[in-house]
Amino acid sequence: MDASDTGLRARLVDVGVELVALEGAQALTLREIARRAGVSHGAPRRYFPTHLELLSAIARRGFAELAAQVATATGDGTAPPREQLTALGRCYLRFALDHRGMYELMFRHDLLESGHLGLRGTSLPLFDGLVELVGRARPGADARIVAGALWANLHGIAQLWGWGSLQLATGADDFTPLLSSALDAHLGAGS
Amino acid sequence: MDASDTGLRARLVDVGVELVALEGAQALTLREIARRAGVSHGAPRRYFPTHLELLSAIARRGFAELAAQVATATGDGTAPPREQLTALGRCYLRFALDHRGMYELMFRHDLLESGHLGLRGTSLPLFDGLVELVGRARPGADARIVAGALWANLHGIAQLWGWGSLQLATGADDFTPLLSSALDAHLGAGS
DNA sequence: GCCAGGCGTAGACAGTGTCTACTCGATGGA
DNA sequence: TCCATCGAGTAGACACTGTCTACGCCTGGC
Repeated sequence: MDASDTGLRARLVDVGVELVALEGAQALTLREIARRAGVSHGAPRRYFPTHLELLSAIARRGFAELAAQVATATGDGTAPPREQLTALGRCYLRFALDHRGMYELMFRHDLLESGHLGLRGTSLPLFDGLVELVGRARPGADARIVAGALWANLHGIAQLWGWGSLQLATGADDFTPLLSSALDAHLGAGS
Repeated sequence: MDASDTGLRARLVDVGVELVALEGAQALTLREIARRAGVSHGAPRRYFPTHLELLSAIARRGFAELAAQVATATGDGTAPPREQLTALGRCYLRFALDHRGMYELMFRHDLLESGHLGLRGTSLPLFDGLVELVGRARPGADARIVAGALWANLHGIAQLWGWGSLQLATGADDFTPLLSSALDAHLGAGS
């Protein structure tokens, strides 16, 4: 019933979350997950007809965790929107860099169910929160467009920084100046 | 000697470039490339000791093509920097969306040689051009940081738009408003 | 007591990347 | 001219992978 259900279904996802943190996304083999869960390689099929569905279930855990961390970072919502957005951006990048394997999985659309309808339920609310904050931080602008561009910027920094490309290109050794530059850009340098 | 060398090495890369355009990055198996090149599955090994090195050679073609298209888009360099940057951004997104398989391969670092030193030679000059333009468009700012943030933004838009996430989140059906928003943000709405 | 169904096992199958032994043809030296 | 060498590609083995199928086992309801 609860998250630490002893059922095989939940155990497989638990094992996957642990494995992706330890060894990265490419280690999430169906057979390896089954092995670590102590069952035969055919067992997962009863709960996840396809490898992609198991991976999607694991990725959903990642989105839930990210949403939880973002919620904590933005606090009770009483802080000025710009402050909340700074905390959100920092939290987003920190998550991506602290959970590289999981973050890679979350955005490896070739590994997830086509359309990944289940994921929309977990990632779109996150985006709606972003839109709301952007709307308050930049009253004049089209909040959805600016929020979309900002999200894309965070995602891009997370990926390129994770690969080392941005360190190489900019010479920076900390992503803070990049994050500040992006936030200033999309939200206005003032406020 | 030239690019259309009849040697197997060049033929394998040719086949790979064609295949990734037709069927996407996941179709680039070593054996399928060998099959389409009309040789046995062991033949590529003489030129590319590892699957990753063959994929890296294919990706290099992509970076070269992107660099060529960017060079065409920015023209002779006499146009105002902001205009050139707009053309560059549009060109970048167009490339990513017109060559999805290749673009995916180019940024699937798990599929490329570790460090991908060969790729640095083709992608860093591209970034240097971006830095130069940003420096002229925003004389006061730290050009490398702003260029890095802008590049990350383009990359993020390319990926999220390619997956349909941004369409879903923002409701837009064309990436132009997102691109404009990003360019205005990083370069200043004025000029 | 028995029987049906859910749950997991075990093996087969086609496909993958890598490695190794081999063939075959051309080329160069004596 | 003959022979040795060497580059280039072949073919098979190996350990993996995801999927599919047939099979047991065990438990709950009648």
